[in-house]
Amino acid sequence: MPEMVEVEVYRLLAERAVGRRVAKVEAPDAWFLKGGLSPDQVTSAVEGATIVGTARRGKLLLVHLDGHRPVLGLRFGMTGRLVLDGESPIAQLIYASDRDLAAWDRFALVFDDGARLRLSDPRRLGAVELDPDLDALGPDAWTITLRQLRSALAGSTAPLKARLLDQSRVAGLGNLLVDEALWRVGLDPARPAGGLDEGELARLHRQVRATVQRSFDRGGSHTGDLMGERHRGGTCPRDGAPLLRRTIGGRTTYSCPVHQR
DNA sequence: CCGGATGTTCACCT
DNA sequence: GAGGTGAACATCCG
Repeated sequence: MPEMVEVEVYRLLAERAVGRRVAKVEAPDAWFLKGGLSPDQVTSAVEGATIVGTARRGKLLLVHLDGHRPVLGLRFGMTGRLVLDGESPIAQLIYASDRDLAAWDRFALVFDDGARLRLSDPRRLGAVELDPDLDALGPDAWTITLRQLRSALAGSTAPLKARLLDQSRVAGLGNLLVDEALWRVGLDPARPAGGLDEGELARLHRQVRATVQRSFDRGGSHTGDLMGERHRGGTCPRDGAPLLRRTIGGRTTYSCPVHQR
């Protein structure tokens, strides 16, 4: 599920744990720990800590701990999600409809009050790390400036979409958000990233930020206008033209051959 | 039954 | 060095 807008929802959930003390760390899946981190290491680093804040950079959720503790970094891959349970019956109702096996819990923090913040991920594509390297991520797409976007695209011969998906250039955009934003701007995802003129760049900048904000407001990265036509035979919601389906940047890409140039 | 899916990393090519 | 491709992870859905 997660692109940056979903991770922001998870961050708001994690924010509810601020002020709580971690009584126990559960790290049953060593494979899920990245950077050579072992279950013992993450447990000793985090147990006893009090959560003092949260942050997000692109799709990376950061949990700040008190004292001289490392920063806890959580990644959700394609199917990971964050759940806070043991605190209110509402929390359980929200997830009651989806399958939620205990075997999919890859990492969890159990607090003094019994509440449990857990990362459930069926496909194991997410990850837990300590002191993640923020320098490996570009500026966050939600708040990126025009200057930063210009710099992220400058001089590149890679397809525009591939460049926007590159987390080291722009952090947070995933396959759905990029297709939606480019569809809204009217730019061909295959255009060389460094070949936009200033007018196109300015429109792209506005629409990237607007697309992220609107997706968050509407409840997720799957709420875009293009979403319902992302299938073979789909047509452009704007002009009715048959959509083009290609692979760009390694990902299935839908675009309108008429108004995206 | 088969293909593809909201992500990332890595090995291997061109 | 820059890009591209395919594989891997494990499950669900059409």
